[in-house]
Amino acid sequence: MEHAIQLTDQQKELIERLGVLNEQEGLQPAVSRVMALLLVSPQTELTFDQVRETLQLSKSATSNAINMLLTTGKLEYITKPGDRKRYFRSKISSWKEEMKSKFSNMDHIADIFDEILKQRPGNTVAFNKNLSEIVDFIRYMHAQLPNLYKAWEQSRS
Amino acid sequence: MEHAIQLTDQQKELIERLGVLNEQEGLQPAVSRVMALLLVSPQTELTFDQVRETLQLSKSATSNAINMLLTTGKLEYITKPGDRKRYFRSKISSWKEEMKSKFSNMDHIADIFDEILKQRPGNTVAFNKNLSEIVDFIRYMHAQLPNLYKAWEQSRS
DNA sequence: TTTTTAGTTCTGCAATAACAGAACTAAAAA
DNA sequence: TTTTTAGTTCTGTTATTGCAGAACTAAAAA
Repeated sequence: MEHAIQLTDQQKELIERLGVLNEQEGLQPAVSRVMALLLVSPQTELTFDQVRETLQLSKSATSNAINMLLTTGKLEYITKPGDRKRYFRSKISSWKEEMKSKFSNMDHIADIFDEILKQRPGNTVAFNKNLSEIVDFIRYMHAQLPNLYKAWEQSRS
Repeated sequence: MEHAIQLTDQQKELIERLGVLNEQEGLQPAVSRVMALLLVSPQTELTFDQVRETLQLSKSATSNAINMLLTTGKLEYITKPGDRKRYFRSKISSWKEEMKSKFSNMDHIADIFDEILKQRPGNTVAFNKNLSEIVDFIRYMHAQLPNLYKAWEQSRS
């Protein structure tokens, strides 16, 4: 327990709650908790062993979780002179990208819907119209997002 | 095979592709394919056995998939006079709701982020500022969505 | 040169998921 | 009243997930 970070009950609970949310996004439990820990922890830059002992994970689980988060750009690490360890921290800016890419996935759905539409028989009129409306809706939303993003930036300056 | 719907290769491929997308949203494989079938099939209203035989599923898998989709509002069914079967069809309008609720989930994340922020130590200044920026970003986006939705409706009339 | 550090990779297990198939059921039809 | 229909529910199997623990590795330190 020598490396474990001391967390309050509230902090532990936040990690679990955010962890569950992350799991619902498709991440595995251990990965979700590592993500959450690095947002909640009072210290923002933690070593491998600090992550491992605070979350009580095995080395393999810790290693896999960290590497998965590094390759998906959700974590990054820094080093310190004269210190061999890496210090992992949440790449918070990735969350903004995350939100944006969430919207982009919609576009993928719209494309498939459009393909479906194009090969559908013409006699299911109401159905086809509904489908085309949704394609239009998604694409409109997606097209407007950059504007919305710009508007947000301007609203803060 | 007496009840199976005849599908072209293109239609089968679309079902698989859309099926995979649905799986990535967290649906199980069989459920995903039922969803997809009812968007791709030339006939839009299919019976239990038509779904079952077209997708080559067991009765239990078919029953569970259909019921799960009914309770989550993604399917609905109609009946016909003098016919005991139910005819299941995609509730396409649910897709628009789906897109909207996808955005609402973001709000949930923003709330947890905000909670995290409120209990963070004040000395991690840059980190906290980043976090607060993301909360603000998500909430702004979310707040603007109804306007965007209205704008879309007006753009089509 | 040997030992320690900071991880990584391999092996195996326990829990869960996803489904098939069979038994079952309630209502309608015969 | 019996049989059929249109599913539902139960039981068991297989595959996959998610992780622990141990063995391993490459670089640095001693």
